[in-house]
Order: sequence, then structure tokens, then C-alpha cells
Amino acid sequence: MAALFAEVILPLPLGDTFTYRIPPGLESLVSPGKRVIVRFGKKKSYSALVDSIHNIHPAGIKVKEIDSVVDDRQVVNTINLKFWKWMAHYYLCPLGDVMKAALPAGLRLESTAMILVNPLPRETELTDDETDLINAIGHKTFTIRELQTRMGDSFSFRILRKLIDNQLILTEEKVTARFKPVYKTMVSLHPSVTSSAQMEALMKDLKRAPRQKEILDHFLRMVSPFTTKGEGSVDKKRLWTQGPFSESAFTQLVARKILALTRVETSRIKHQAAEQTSLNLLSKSQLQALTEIREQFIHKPVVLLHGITASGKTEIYIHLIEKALKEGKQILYLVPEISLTPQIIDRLSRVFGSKTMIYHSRMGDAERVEIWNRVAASDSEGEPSGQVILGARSALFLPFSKLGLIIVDEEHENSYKQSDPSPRYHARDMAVVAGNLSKAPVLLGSATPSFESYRNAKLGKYGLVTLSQRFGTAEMPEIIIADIQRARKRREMRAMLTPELYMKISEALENGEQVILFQNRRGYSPFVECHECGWIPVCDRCDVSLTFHKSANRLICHYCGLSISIPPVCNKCGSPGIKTRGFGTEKVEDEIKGIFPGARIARMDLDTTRSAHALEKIIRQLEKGRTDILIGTQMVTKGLDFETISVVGILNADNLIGYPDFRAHERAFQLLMQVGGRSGRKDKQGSVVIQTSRPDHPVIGFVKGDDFQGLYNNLMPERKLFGYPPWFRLIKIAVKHLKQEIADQAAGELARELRKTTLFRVMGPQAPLIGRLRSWHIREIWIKVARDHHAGQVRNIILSATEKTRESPGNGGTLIQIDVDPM
DNA sequence: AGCACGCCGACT
DNA sequence: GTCGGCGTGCTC
Repeated sequence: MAALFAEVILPLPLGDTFTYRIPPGLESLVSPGKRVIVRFGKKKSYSALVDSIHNIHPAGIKVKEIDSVVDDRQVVNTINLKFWKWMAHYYLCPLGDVMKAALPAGLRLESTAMILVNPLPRETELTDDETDLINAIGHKTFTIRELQTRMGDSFSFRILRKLIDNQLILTEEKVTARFKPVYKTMVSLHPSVTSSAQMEALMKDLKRAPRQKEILDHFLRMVSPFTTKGEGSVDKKRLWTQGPFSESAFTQLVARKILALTRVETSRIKHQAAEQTSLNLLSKSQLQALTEIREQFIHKPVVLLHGITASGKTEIYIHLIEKALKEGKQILYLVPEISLTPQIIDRLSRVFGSKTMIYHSRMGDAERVEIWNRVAASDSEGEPSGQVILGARSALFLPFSKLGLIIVDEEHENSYKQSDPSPRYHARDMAVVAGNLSKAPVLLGSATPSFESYRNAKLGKYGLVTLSQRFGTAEMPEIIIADIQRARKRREMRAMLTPELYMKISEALENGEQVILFQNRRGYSPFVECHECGWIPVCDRCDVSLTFHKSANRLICHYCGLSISIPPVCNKCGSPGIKTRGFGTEKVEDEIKGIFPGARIARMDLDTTRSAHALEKIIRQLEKGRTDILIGTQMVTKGLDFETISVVGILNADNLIGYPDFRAHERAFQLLMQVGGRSGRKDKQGSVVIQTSRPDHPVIGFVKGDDFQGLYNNLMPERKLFGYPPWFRLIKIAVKHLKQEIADQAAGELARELRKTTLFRVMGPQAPLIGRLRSWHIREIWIKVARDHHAGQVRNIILSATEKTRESPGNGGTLIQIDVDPM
């Protein structure tokens, strides 16, 4: 018997699945993984995803019918669906949220209200404004947005609303596809022309039509039909740009059934016609690592490759990819931030050509849908067997059917964790899950592994391969610790430069080498202060001071974007002495220009890379040697692998080390090692100068000694003592409300509720470092769960407690966000 | 997340 | 008196 009901997933932050009846005509069409159009609520329609079909009549629910089926083949496969559920379960979020993160927007359909004039005769008198609006619509239908652009300033929501209420204007919900394929017209010989003899006869007929003959000649030259290597068809645009063309003569040829036209769906994906190159030879240590990885994969599903910076991990990946490709497999290669890895993109497309695809959230909707479809179609004709997808975390959701390998490069990177819109998932952890579901091996790579992964490797859960030799002849950079405090006392500082760093920069400039300076703050100064009374301008919506941006001459909130002009006098005491305090990249740039007047200086931070290709341009300038000193934030720590950088300076390591977070030291180490790795890549030893007022701090020592193991051994006991990862699992619950009292009250209630169990420890509630963001007052509750505890129980307790708090009277408008494994 | 229903203040 | 504010509850 055919199934009567379907469980569908809706792209909404509610529940898990919803039950719909399958109407008689659609029984054979509805199946898991396909999209269907359903009505939900009073008027909205959505494209929902079918999860399963069954015959169990749901009790106590009025079930609606599926309106129609969108797809004739599944867009999401069964493994994907399992993966989604796993994720929703682990991260305590609704399935709909996972769906939203997983499906590219182009595959999600939602209805929009279309408005049209009620054709029935009307009795009411209309005002002039109302008449204008009705005339603007005329006999057509528009979306509200379309009408708005059409009418410009004379459009008014109020009038539209009134007309709708009085039923003079009708609305209907329409589901529209957002993805529109691009077509191109291909020109081929008409199928009735089958031999070159016939062709010649036709040519003779054309002697009174020279233009047509010309075009046909040109076409034949480009396509060379009747030969074995002939292509059969050519893009009309190419025909047009590369030879004689006349639209009317061309139309004649088509009308005479000599040429034929076909419309073909075409690709938006631009392949850079990169020159194909072969694999590079591996060094002895690389080769050994490669062999070890392969051996480990026999027994272990996950292998951690701990390879110091510049040890040539990428080339090892490429060898693994090549092998999997030869087996016709798909490979997922995850990187933390796609825009920062042009070199990897380049290398991959050189080696693997058109099998390489890129997928990340900043690319266009249509392009993403296209990649999605190609990945889904990997085993059908027209697609090369084997694909390499280089992507950011969202690439995890692609509909792979024969995944042969997952690589997570720089697995320790924080940006793998999505923290704002739910699902708050960690791509590295989910890659392990995805690998498990697809039976694909997972390779994690890092020079400074996360403690989580390293522990798993130590416990034998993951394989561990260490690569401790730099590739080629490069030496490890010399690491110099410069004491800011001492230099200050001796009055040796030049602006923010210690004598050590100043010397190194001067030398580099003399030798025509490049310098990177790292400062973890953008803007000119992180705050300004009244010289007289100490008043500091703060954001009125967030609990932070405003950062001074000199180029814009404004005070800007880095959290909500508030921007105000700098007050000429103190708002509190009226004195005119407002001073800048501390320094960000903008000020560094200013001062360095003064100290090294001849140097060509560039700045790379959020402010200078906002426009489309600004980042690329900065990188290219550096690559071509047109920049001597690059000043930047976090951004400079990644991807800049150039061989002429000889000096890296960390202007202030203190604010990395002193950050109030249990992971601060681990992070500071990762960051310092990573920036340091930018220096001295070929033949010549580079230098890293770390400026700090705490030269004796253990983290500084571990960096100097390139001692990851030491850092790990040093920090792990205290992590255990205080119940932190990787020993314990953390779950952070943020309670937010526009009114502080309600945030406090709701958070208090929730904490009390959570403390009823002995299954885990509850910390807080307490205000986070920034207690108010965009006017929302935030209180946090941290839960520490022992690793071996059953996740299901913990999940149920948390979900019912948050539910209870949400519903408790007086807590209306409270936002409760759960973050499992927060960063 | 939407959207409707429903109950209290400032306006024609 | 009504228009409209947003608190509350429901959606297969």
C-alpha cells in the first residue's frame, strides 16, 4: 500500500518534522530527500524537505496536504538527512535550523505575497492616494517590493494596508524559484545534413547568398563536422565574436534547416584556465608522513597530522587527494576562510583541473546551487568521476554520495565554529561525524593542534603523524623576545617599537626584504579619554568603549557599528582635552610611516578589505614586492606564504595572553606560532620579534622553544582541575533580554532549574565580558558535563529547563541560546 | 520565524 | 469612540 503521510522538515526554528498527508495523485512522487510545497500556518507556503513517508495516522493534529512536489530526484541524500539529525541532536537545535544552514538559499523556496486589484466593481469612494495606488497596479500582479520600486516615494504601506483590509486589493501567496539557470545557445548542423557531399550541394545553393555562405564557412571551420574530432556544435556567442556574422543571414540558415539551435543550460562556474602541472615530488620526511597516514587509516577513522609551519602539509594532502580521485571518489577539503587561501585554490586547480570546485558562503546563490547539483550528480554522465571540493564549513552539507576523504586543514582554527546563527556547529567535529557516516577517512592537519584533537590522538582514538621538518632548506625562524617594559624605562621605545624590532625592520628594509607587523586591534585607538576627568565615550547600545578611527575621524562601536563624530569637548566636564589611548593598526600605520619614511606601507584589516577585491589587491602587492611593511590584524596570520618576508613583529603579545578566557593561552600560542611561520621561508632564516611586558610568561617560552608538547603538558592539568575541555564538555546558555531585570530574572530561574540535576555542574548566571550588545542584556550560564555522561539525558534536561523558563510568565521576549562546545 | 488574536493608551 | 501599540499563543 502506498504511504499516506510524509514527515517533512521546514526551514523554521520549530520542532523537528511536521506531518502532511500525501494526496492520491502524488503517492508515487513523494519520497525522502525531495522538496515539496506545503502550506504552513494561515497563509505561508514553503518548500519543505521530505524526511520519511509512513502510514501512521498522527493523533490530535489536523493534517494538511502536500500541495506539490518540486523535484523529480532527491536534492538531499539519506546520509545527509542522517547527518542533519545528528547535528540537530548534538547541538540542541531544531532540524529546521540545520536545514537552513545546509541548503543553499537558492534551493529554498518561500512564498511571497502577490497583490492585485479586486476585479469586482467597488462601491466605496476612494481618496486620491488610494486611486493612485490602484492605478499603479492596474491589471497586473506585483510583489509588494516591486510595487514599492514602481511607485517610489508615493508608495505607502498604510494605504496599501487599508485597501487590503477593505478587500479592494487582494493578496495571494506565490512560491517562486530563486534559482534561474543560465542558458547559452549552441549552433550545430541541422540533423538532416548528414554528409559532406550533401553539405557541398547546399553550399552551391548559397552562391547567391554570400553572407550566409560566409557564416556557414566560418561555422564549418570551427566545428569541422564529418570528421572524428569534430565537436558537432559551437556556442553562438563564440561564432559571433570570432568571425563574420549577420543576425539576419544567420536566421536564414536556421530557417533553411541547414543549421540548428539548441538551448543548453550552462555553468556559472568560471574555471581559471590554469596551466596543468603534475604532482610535486615529496621530500623524504613528507613521503614518510604520507606512508604513515595511509597506514594509520587502515585502523583509525581519523588521523591528526601535526606538521610544523612550512613543513609542506599541502603537498601531502594533494598526494592523498590524487589517490582518492583515481578511485573515482569525492574529496572534501575544508579550510577555515576561503578568501584567504588563493594559493591553495591555485595549486589545486593546476593539479586537478576542472575536477576542482570551490564552495563557500560568500559566493553567489546560483553558483552554489550549481555546485550542489554537480556534487549530487557525481555518478551520472557528464560529470567527471571524482571531484575535489575546496570549501569553508558549509561545504560539509554538500550531497556527497561517494566521499573518499575529508581533509580539515588548520583544524585548530576558531572560525570552524559557527557561533551566531544556530546551528552552532564545529565544522571539524562535524567533519569527523560526516566521515563516519560516509565511511570516509578524515585527516586533520595543523601546526598547533587543538587540545581536543591532540588528546584524542594521545588516547589512540585518532592516529597521530608528526612532521617536524621544514620543507626544503628553510630554517626555523629566530625568535626574539623584546621586553617593552624595560625599553620604556630606558626610554628606548620609538613609538610602539622596541629597539630589537626597530633594528630588524631597518635591516630588512636595507636588504629589500619584507616585514609583517601584527597588532590585534583595528582602528586608531581602542578608546579616547578626557584628559581632565577621565570620561570615556561608550556605545549607547553596547557595553564597550568607542574606538577612534582617524581616517573617518569618528568614534565607532566595533560591535554594533554605531558611528559618532568625535566630541570637541568632554561631555561630562566640558574640558577640550580629549586624548587617544592605546593603539590599533591605523595608528601603527601612521607612526611607522613617520619612522620609516621611505618604506612602502600597507594595512590589512577589516577596514581596508571591505570592498570587493581589496584583500586580493593587498596580497598581490605584497607578492610582487611592492609593499615593504604590511601592518595587520588576525588576517595577516593566515595564508600569506611568501618567501621574501624576513621579519614578523608582534607589537603587543600581552593582550593575547591576558585575555580572560580559559583558552587564552592555547590561542595565544597558536596565533604567535602562526604569525611567526610567515617569516623566512626559503634559504634564509627569518626573524620573529615578540614584544611583551611579560617576557617570562610560560606561553612566550613555549613559543620560543617551538614547544607545543610543553604547552599541552603545562595547561592540561589546570583544564582538568577547573573542569574545562578537553576533559569536560561545555555548554553555554545565553539568556538575553532588552530589559536587564528580566534578563537577570530569567537567567536566575533557568540556573535554578538546571541545578536540580546532579548530572552536571552549573556555573552562573553571570554577565559576559560585554554584558550588553545591540541593546540586549546578556547573562550566561555555563554547564560542565563529564565526557562519559550520556548526552541524551543532558539534552533532555537542558531542553525542558529552557522551555520552562521561556514559558514562565513575565519572561516574554526572552531569547535563550544554547551553544554546545562554545569557543 | 510569522501571523493572528486580544487587551490597554492618544488621537480624529 | 477608534487606531494601533506589542504581549501571548499557535503553526502539521
